[in-house]
Amino acid sequence: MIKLVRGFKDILPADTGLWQYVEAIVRELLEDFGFSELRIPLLEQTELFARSIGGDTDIVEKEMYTFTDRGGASLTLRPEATASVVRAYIEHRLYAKDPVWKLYTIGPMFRRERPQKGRYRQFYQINAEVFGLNHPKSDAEVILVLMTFMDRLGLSDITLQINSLGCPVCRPHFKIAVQSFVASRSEQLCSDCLRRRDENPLRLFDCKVPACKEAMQDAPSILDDLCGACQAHFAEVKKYLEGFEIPYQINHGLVRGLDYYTRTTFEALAESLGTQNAVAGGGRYDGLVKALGGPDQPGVGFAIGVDRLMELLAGRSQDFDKTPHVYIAAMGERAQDIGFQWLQDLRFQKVRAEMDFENRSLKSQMRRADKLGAAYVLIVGDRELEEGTAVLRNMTTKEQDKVPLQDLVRFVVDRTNTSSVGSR
RNA sequence: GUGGGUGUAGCUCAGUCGGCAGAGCACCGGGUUGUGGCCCCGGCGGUCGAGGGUUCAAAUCCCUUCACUCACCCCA
Repeated sequence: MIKLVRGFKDILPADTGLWQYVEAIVRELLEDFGFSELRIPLLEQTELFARSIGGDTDIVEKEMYTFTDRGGASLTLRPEATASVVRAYIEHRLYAKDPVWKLYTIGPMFRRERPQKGRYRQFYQINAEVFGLNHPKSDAEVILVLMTFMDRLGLSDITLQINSLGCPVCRPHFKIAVQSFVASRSEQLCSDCLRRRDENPLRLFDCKVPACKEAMQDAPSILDDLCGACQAHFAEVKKYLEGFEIPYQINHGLVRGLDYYTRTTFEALAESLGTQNAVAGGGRYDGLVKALGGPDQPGVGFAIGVDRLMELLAGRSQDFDKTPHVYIAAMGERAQDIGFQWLQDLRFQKVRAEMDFENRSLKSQMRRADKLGAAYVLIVGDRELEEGTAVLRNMTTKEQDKVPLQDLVRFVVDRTNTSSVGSR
């Protein structure tokens, strides 16, 4: 048997109702906030990601699905969406029409990581990006959208962590400060942290090894090292969040894994997810558009990990089961043929109907109707055909009506529309 | 890339010391001439993850490998 590729998964009918629901909620919310959908390809030139995400990140170094196509070009399945969105913003010169754009995109991303709970090699993200606005109101607004989305899904145990990574003016100074801080504690650090110290000292805050955590206890905070402009920006963001009554925690160790972030970064965490607890993350990336060859326009946005969202919403799938309103139990060749026609007529009248094409026993058909959760069973066989009637049975109340064949479809439509089942 | 756990029917899992491959659920049929859920009886259903080895004999012991899963790493 051919099996699905490692780290990939099928989303089965039992779950797709929930996925559709989540997507509908987020689309409506984003459109209300002035976002427009952008659909971007799954495949890009490898260089786009190397330049935007950062050549020395894990994603680019060892997680991308990269291959050479027949023309010799190096192509990569997108590991994230922001780079593509920025590319499209630049390529189609959207900034020339209006510098301010609010865009969202929904779809799969690909990273070749070891699969784990809440982590797949093809995973789904909802991305929202704002271009052309550098006011802290914009940061706060983006976070408001994210937290409102969580709220509308009924997810209350989400904590928001925020931080500021500074800008090209203040960050280099801070990196040096961190390096000199750990210089005297090298023997406490794990081998990974020793490597990070040289390559990307901000990562030292991320380590979960107890000894490293302890060593970093009194490390300098980037928030003390921000330049005046960044400090003011961060203060404003916090002020607006408080105005929205969005609770937040400041985590000066919150370091995003992608190089392009500046100033505000944030993460939405769900403790119940365990170790893979980041359900959404984002921040400001004021230098990215220019770095990719566009105008000097700021950006801010977030990505929601839909797979992890689904973990949080697990158990609600049955709310979206599609149960038929009417099950047609037809016995005998003639009844099967007539029932087959009714089946289609009912569907055209928006009544969900099912039947069994095999001429099975009534007991078997009743059992199946019950299993599918049908509200009504329409019973028809030789006896009914001779009488010119069929029996419509309510599966809950067990009440039965004899319905003349001529009026049958209309009768069934009326009956199912007036019942509570028809309007659910 | 590193480490732990698990692979037996569609699903959940038993399988003792190496001795005929099992149960429940689900599905199909019957008990009940044509009225669901409960009950009873019967039936269908297997490359015991795969390959090799030891043995008269392997689901069971040994080796290899693959997959799933959890954690590290990293990220959403």
